[in-house]
Amino acid sequence: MQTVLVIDDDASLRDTIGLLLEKEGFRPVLAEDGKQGFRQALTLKPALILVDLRMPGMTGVEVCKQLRASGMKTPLIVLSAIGDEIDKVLLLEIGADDYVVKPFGTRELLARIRALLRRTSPGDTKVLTFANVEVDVTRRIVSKHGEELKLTRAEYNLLTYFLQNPDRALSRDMILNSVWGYESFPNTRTVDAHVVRLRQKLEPDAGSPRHFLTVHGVGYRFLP
Amino acid sequence: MQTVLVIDDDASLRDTIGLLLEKEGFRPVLAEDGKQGFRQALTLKPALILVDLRMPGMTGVEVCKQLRASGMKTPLIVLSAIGDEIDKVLLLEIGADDYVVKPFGTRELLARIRALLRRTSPGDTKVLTFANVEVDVTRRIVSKHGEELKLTRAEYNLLTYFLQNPDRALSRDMILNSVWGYESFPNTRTVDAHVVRLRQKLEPDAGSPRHFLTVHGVGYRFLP
DNA sequence: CGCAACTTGTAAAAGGGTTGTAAAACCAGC
DNA sequence: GCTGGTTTTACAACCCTTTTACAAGTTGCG
Repeated sequence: MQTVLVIDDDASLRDTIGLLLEKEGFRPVLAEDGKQGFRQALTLKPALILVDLRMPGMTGVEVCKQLRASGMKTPLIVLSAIGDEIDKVLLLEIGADDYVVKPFGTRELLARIRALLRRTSPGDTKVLTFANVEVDVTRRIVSKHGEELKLTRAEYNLLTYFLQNPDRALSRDMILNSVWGYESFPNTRTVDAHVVRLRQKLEPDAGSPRHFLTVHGVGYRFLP
Repeated sequence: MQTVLVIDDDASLRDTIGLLLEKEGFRPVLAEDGKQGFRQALTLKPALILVDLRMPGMTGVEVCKQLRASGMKTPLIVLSAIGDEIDKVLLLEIGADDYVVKPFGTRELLARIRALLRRTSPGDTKVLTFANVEVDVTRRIVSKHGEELKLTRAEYNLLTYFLQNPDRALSRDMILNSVWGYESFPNTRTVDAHVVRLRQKLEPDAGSPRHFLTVHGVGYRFLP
């Protein structure tokens, strides 16, 4: 059973939502202000959080910010009153996943909750592809012609970097900074070594690469 | 054994799903159009219904509506073709519990079916299984080959986390955050220690794990 | 064109990091 | 302070990364 944390200072609305959630098979936990809600979010690890935007003390925005700052990725829906100025961009920036304007219908709220849980729930696999190669990002598995093959960590990281930057000339330094980070300082030849192995594992003919191309004097270019 | 009603006009897909369900321990019943499906839903009272959105005659939407109108609360998943305009909120409002876009992987479909059955089947004991292992969530008891065995709290929590996140690369930090929470800060090696014990207790051969797999440089992946 | 200088491809060695595992240290509840 | 459970530690085994060395390829220039 999934726990849903409801943070709202309006007692009657809070209870209404609580009952609704209970009836629909969720385990509601109610908090009456931002501070309490924030604490419960950390300890309970709910599957989803509903938080009122406008509350005395710690507002919904602040709850949101602090939760994200402490690394929680819990899906979160903001409830806002009809008069509130809603800046959608702001909401998304502070880490809210959706928002519902009060007064709302119970079906709408439930639909939003379910939709959000579905799109954030694990099990939706992200897959990138090119040619005959599939990269399953959630399983961290790469397959060629449907056959799973083993990539090491560096190879995998490099591959996903190429996939995210297709058809661009990428210098060795750019690659090193993006894939290895600014904290390690390997030789630029390290990149070459890994490109060689990617070619061997993924190219149809490693001798004449069609996807991991050399840009002489610069670095590499990935062509899907 | 749970009955699953499949309503789809595409004979080959219908049969494919039927075979899949059979293989997974369900009793599939196939209907080739909405009208027939609707009748069977009423008479058979299946545990779950899969219904194609786009069908000649009575469409999936209508089946859904009529079933709900006649008071049936059977969990229902809508199958929709990739081109279909999907209004998620509408679907949920007419009483669908979930939807899957064709073409879908068998794994995904099964996951959705199981997830839906889990969240809609109240009260009765919830049991998760893989290989020869059964995890009775309500009694908090784990058994292998039907024989009960003792897991400590941490082992149990870790196991259920793996079961809820099958076939995904899970980093040690993710595991720590989800299983241990954000308030305790154990060494990441702690995870390894517990994985070792899970392997010893649950794997057929702890030396070469088939379920609790290592993802080098990242963490672990649980394969049911 | 032909040569020198430079860049890249590649395999293999060296070195370092990560994991498996058991045992020790620590802790919480009784 | 016992007991059972959790966390840390230590070290071996293993795997991966990086470096190195040399061959092969490319470029610039006379």
